[in-house]
Amino acid sequence: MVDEPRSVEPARAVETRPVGRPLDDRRLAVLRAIVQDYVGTEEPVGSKALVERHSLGVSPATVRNDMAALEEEGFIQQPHTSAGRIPTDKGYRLFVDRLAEVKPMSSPERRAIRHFLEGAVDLDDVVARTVRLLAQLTRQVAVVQYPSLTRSTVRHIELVQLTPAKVMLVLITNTGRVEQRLVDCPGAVGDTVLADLRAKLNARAGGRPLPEVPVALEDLPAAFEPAERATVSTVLATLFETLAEQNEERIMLAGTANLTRFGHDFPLTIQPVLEALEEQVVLLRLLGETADAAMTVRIGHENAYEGLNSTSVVSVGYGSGDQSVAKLGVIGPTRMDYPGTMGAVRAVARYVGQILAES
Amino acid sequence: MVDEPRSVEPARAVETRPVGRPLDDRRLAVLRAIVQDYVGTEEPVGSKALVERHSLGVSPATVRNDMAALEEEGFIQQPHTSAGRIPTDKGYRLFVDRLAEVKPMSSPERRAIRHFLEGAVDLDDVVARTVRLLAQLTRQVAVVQYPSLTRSTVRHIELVQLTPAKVMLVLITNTGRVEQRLVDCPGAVGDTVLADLRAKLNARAGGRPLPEVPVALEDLPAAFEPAERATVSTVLATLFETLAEQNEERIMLAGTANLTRFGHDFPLTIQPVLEALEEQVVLLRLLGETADAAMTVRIGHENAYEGLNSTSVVSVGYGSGDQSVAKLGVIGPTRMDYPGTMGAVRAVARYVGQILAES
DNA sequence: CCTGGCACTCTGCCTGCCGGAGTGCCAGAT
DNA sequence: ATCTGGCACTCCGGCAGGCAGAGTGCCAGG
Repeated sequence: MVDEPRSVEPARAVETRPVGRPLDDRRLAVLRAIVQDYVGTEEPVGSKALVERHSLGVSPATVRNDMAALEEEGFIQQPHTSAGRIPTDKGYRLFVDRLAEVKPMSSPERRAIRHFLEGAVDLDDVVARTVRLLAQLTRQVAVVQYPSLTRSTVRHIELVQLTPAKVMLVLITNTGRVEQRLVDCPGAVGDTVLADLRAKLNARAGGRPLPEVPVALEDLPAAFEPAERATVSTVLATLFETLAEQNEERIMLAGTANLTRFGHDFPLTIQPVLEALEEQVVLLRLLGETADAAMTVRIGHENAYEGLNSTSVVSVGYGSGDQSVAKLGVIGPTRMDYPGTMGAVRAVARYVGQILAES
Repeated sequence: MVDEPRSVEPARAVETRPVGRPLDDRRLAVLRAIVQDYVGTEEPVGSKALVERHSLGVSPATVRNDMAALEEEGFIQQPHTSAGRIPTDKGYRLFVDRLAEVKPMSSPERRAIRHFLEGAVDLDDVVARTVRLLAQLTRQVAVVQYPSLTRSTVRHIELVQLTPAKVMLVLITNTGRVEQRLVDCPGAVGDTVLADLRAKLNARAGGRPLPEVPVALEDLPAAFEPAERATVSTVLATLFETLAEQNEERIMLAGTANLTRFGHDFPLTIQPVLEALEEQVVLLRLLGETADAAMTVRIGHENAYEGLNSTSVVSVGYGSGDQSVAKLGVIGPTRMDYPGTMGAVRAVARYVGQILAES
């Protein structure tokens, strides 16, 4: 699937086109102009239209030569003879790597983002607002992952007795996430044991990163009377299970209606995308491929999942403080406004991080 | 919007067509055949094709006369002169009201449903499985509402001290739903007060239907020392707020990819539907219009929301025991297999009810 | 190395044309 | 009174041809 290299290879270009400098500045400018125009108009762009709109300082004929060169190197492509050119995945790659600047949000936009996110009342609401905001800003499909359990720490563990042998285990993390789980104990559980267990759990695990919790509690049963150890072990087992279920990482979606603006050849493009969006697993893997800190852009075939071969994914990690606890991003057609999208994604990620840090 | 009457009006028919019996059995049979064929083929159905496939015992010419009558009364319609007929919303209405039987699931299907739903581990999982199942069975968009707080009862209320003045309030209902909320108390809260409050809350509210809880707890502050009443009131206020937020009823969706099988005139039909699906409010209102016990079918323009004017919604309540705690349904094109869809919806609702009752 | 000019190609659109499907109506049969 | 076969009519969909427009590649000259 991933047949497009992530970086440019000027070496090969030299080899096949011994004309001198293989990608001089003007050619890059032409590519940039093509990408920009195509993104704007959705139509193949020809040499004449290009010089008219971009004051390149040369004639259409010259541009044609440059275009021929760019095509030979695989950056652009003709849908049919004697139509304009459209960028290839490789062309977009070069564009985002070398030709585009992330477009910063305007300050009214930033205020609006901040204001909108600040209204949130709890974690669910933060995520819900974030995803809607992102969809609206980029006019594309937005995806936000809930802050993962892996990077969180324990704020509190609570045990609630429901029936003599049934206990509800509630785990609260520093990111505000709450997980609950029913525990069926082997026998009736005494009040004092429960209180003791609760206290010890919090004393040992409180404040710790979740992955460390099992280690910290490993020998906890030893601190109890032999008769109570079965109960303690059962509770611990359930707790560890909950921790281990990073699989159950949740994801929120918004903006699927924007898919209708996708292109002309409708059902064909949109169907696999809708299918992908329904599969949490696919989305999680998609976001999983995001480098933690830096913004990641995957263009067309660079996406491992086949159904997304004609889409690009822009994603980035976000988090309270400096380390990222989860990821978010948008999915759109390969012909999308990369600078703008990247700007929006970056800004939103930054502000969600702040909001999380504050709460 | 809702310009289609919900019931047939034979009276008017007599008036405009004094030919004798206005809707005799054969005409109804013709309508039924048209609906069935159109649902199957997606193409306007003509008189000749009809007699060939349905052994009506009469010639195409006769059927044509019947069709003319049906058209005059608004049950069917011609896309253009000299094309076949397609049913109107009114035609579908008559079909589901008088001509169609709900198609029961086969017993392997029932087993499969049951088996699939039984694997669920908690409430979220039940809802998630239900919605996927429904989408798959009907090959349409499925919607499932979480069991509402209104009809639930309190299983347990827990208070967890996070910081001296911050308390986490956790509400657990008999349907397995867990709501948590942070409470900022006016001052530090003592351990004993908290324990006392917890005990009293559960004693007075435990087992009660949520709407009754405020009444039952109204005078709770009076049972505490004056110094503690501010804290108690704050906690109560948050609790009541949580209860009142029935607005925050959640909904789960699946099967949006099935929208691609909607029709030929794509983007136009699908866009408003996708938009509607993103608005929880719209969906909630949609399900809200479902009669509690009986299955509701809203066809085309009968839907209040404009974007869903070319879709039909089949919905029904489900619940543990005999009363319904929430609703579920599917959304599909008006030309859908009503008997099959209704059968699937009814079966799934029934089994979810059972699963909920068991757990 | 750039430029203007020219021939060429391909798409998109419009037109006219035809066959097929389906209807509505009517006169005759039952 | 009701059904039926026949017939003329309408309209869609597909197909071929023609035409304008856009865009290219190439070449010779600046």
